[in-house]
Amino acid sequence: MARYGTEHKSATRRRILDAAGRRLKADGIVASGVTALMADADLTNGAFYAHFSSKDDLVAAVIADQLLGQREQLLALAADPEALPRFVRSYLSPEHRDAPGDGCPSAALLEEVGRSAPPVRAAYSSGLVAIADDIAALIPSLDRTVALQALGTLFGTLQLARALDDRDLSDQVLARGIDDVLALLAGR
Amino acid sequence: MARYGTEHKSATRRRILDAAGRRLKADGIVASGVTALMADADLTNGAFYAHFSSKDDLVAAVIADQLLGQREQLLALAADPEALPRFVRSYLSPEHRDAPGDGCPSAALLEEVGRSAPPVRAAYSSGLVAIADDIAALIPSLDRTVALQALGTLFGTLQLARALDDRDLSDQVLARGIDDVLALLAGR
DNA sequence: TGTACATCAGTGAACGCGCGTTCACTGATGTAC
DNA sequence: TGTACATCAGTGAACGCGCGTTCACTGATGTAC
Repeated sequence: MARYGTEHKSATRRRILDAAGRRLKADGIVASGVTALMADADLTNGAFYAHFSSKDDLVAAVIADQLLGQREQLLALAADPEALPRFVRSYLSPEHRDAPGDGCPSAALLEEVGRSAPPVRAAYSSGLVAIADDIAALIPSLDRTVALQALGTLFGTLQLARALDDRDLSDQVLARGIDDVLALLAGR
Repeated sequence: MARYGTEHKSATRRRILDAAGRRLKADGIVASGVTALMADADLTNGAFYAHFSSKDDLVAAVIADQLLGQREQLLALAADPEALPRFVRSYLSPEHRDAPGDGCPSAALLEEVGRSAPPVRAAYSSGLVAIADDIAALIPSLDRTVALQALGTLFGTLQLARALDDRDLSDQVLARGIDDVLALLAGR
């Protein structure tokens, strides 16, 4: 189309990243085609390779971006001592369970990341470790490993709540998960 | 080919279920094609619909079958009070992490089940609830919900260990998960 | 006993479709003269 | 100021390929006569 300044292309890239983040989390990596991802950003398939070298390249970029966004959210509420329990409660809420596209990238993609190519796993690992280190810095009793394991508990509980087809039971599992993670964060 | 007795077709179905169980857990549901699944059972794609009405039908059958197998394994070691801790330790072992095709169907497929059609989710839910109830019956201090949440912790921890690309860190997360789940099973 | 037929698990080609990726092209803009 | 050209983000058709599913066919067996 038109010839724009430098900020135009990066704005388009941002639009693709945001749209792809939503769709990848909602439908999964393998089930999301490049044409659909681009259509979500109001573009056609051909333009994709002007922004990313491959689908895996996009996936790695989306995952890094999503984890960075989550990290910034966490750091924003670092000051308030009541913030972390509040975060856990909203993480294991029915609302989060029912809106994977707008939710946690780990809960939505953890299993597929484990099967993905090295660059995707590398992007995920470093992004998540950064978050775990932030949490460990916030709570003196936690180190990186304990923080990661607590995160794993969050991810598994939310995924399980999403897989169960009995809403009441799913709600109960979420509530039980909140207790468990809060106890874990309190140093047990 | 030949005309065989009644047990022949059910034996072939069993072969398909076993082979599909392995591949689905290793590669994921969406990434596993019907032709490949049948080739694993030494059959061609055309024979598939003599055994299952659709791919989703197979997936539901595989998930029910896998969970039933896991349940029987659990019940087999019900008598021994040391058995459950031993199960947790082997579940969160590097060996299990590195062999998803021969491992837990939940850890391998939980995320995709959450995105699957109602029959698949129904097969998963009822299979897992049966396992949770067995565990609750084994340990007086647990009820169905707590057992499910403990299982969710196992699933999430193993998935996280599979996603991390740093082996040492992954090993540490597994070890930390064993401590956490054992504490949870001990009634905290 | 020997032969014709029915059965049916499995084959393999084909269906329309979407996949990831490539590429010749478009057309609105900024720049050069 | 007016015109010719270079730039380049984006278009859209095409590539070979594998998807889930369908279906006419094969051929070894059991059964009927």
